[in-house]
Amino acid sequence: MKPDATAAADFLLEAFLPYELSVAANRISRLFARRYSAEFGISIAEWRVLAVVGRFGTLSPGGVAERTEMDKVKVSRAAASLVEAGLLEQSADPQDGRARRLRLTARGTGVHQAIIPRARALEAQLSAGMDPGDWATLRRLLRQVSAHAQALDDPEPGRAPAVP
Amino acid sequence: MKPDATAAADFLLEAFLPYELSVAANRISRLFARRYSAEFGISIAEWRVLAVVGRFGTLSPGGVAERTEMDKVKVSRAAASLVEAGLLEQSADPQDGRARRLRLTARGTGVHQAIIPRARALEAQLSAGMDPGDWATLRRLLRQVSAHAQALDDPEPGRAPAVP
DNA sequence: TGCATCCGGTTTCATTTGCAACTAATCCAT
DNA sequence: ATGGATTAGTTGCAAATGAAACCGGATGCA
Repeated sequence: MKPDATAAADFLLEAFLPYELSVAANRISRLFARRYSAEFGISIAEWRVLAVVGRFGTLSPGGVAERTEMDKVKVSRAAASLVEAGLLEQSADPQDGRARRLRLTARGTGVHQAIIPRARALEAQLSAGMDPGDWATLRRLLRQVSAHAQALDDPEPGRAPAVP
Repeated sequence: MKPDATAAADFLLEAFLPYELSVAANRISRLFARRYSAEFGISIAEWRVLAVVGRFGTLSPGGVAERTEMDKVKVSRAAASLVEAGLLEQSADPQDGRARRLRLTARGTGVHQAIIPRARALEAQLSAGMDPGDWATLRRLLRQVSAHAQALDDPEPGRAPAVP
């Protein structure tokens, strides 16, 4: 029989991209969480909300969800927790009775301004381990494969949606 | 005042490597889980155990933990669940009364042989989206940054452990 | 030998997560 | 306008997770 490229016995988990990617992401997330988020008492999810609300000034939970790739439940909970901690304030949207508006409080702004440089420092530490060109390449290729994965994920393989 | 490279207002979450990495990893894991693991009724953790036990024949839970980067609790639970599903068998280690030996059952071997080609197919689909050289580069750089992150994580920054 | 310690693995408990159901408000077609 | 379908956001519940406690069994050493 022909040498089978798909022989199961040959398969090495350590060389499987989804696995490698997951390991790398977990390591770096843990690193980030342990070093910085924990210091400010916020989780990764809360950090993401803080980051985008800090960036955009005022944002709806839905807007946060889009920009952080978190689902709305996670945003809702992270926001509630930040409100509880006094870092975020939530108000009704005058335009739309269903929507809410999120803004940082003074304390939230303080934490935001304190944590961003830490985030940048961590990234700098990571990139310090490698050639600058490689670093840029890594980011470009990562974005590429990520976008490709999303394209594979979204539409069910095959035919167009039935005419309604 | 000087233009501050660390101004918090400039920070873009979407361009923050830990974030990008996490998003990419989640997308691909979901893709994998939805397409294949779910089809065989196993979780990602179980898939990892299946993969390494299938690869090495017989392995202790500790050995699985090393090779999958899962902690021992997760391995224990995944193994229990696979045993429950009839894919794995767990026996006492004759050498060491504490240890256990894990092996695939016939059914487990069947699932293993069925799922590996699927995993390879997914990887092929992902890599099909990009230049083969880029693909290889991505994997190399990913491994590099992952190793670097581990180096940053493990040892507390600074001094050697106190003499006991 | 006897005892303190260490080690492999499992269990317990408190959180966290994800999904589906839910509430309330807007939209839209009649 | 009015009722049905959508949308924004929250909540409830069940499964997944992580940390620490736990249970033998092995090991070292007096």
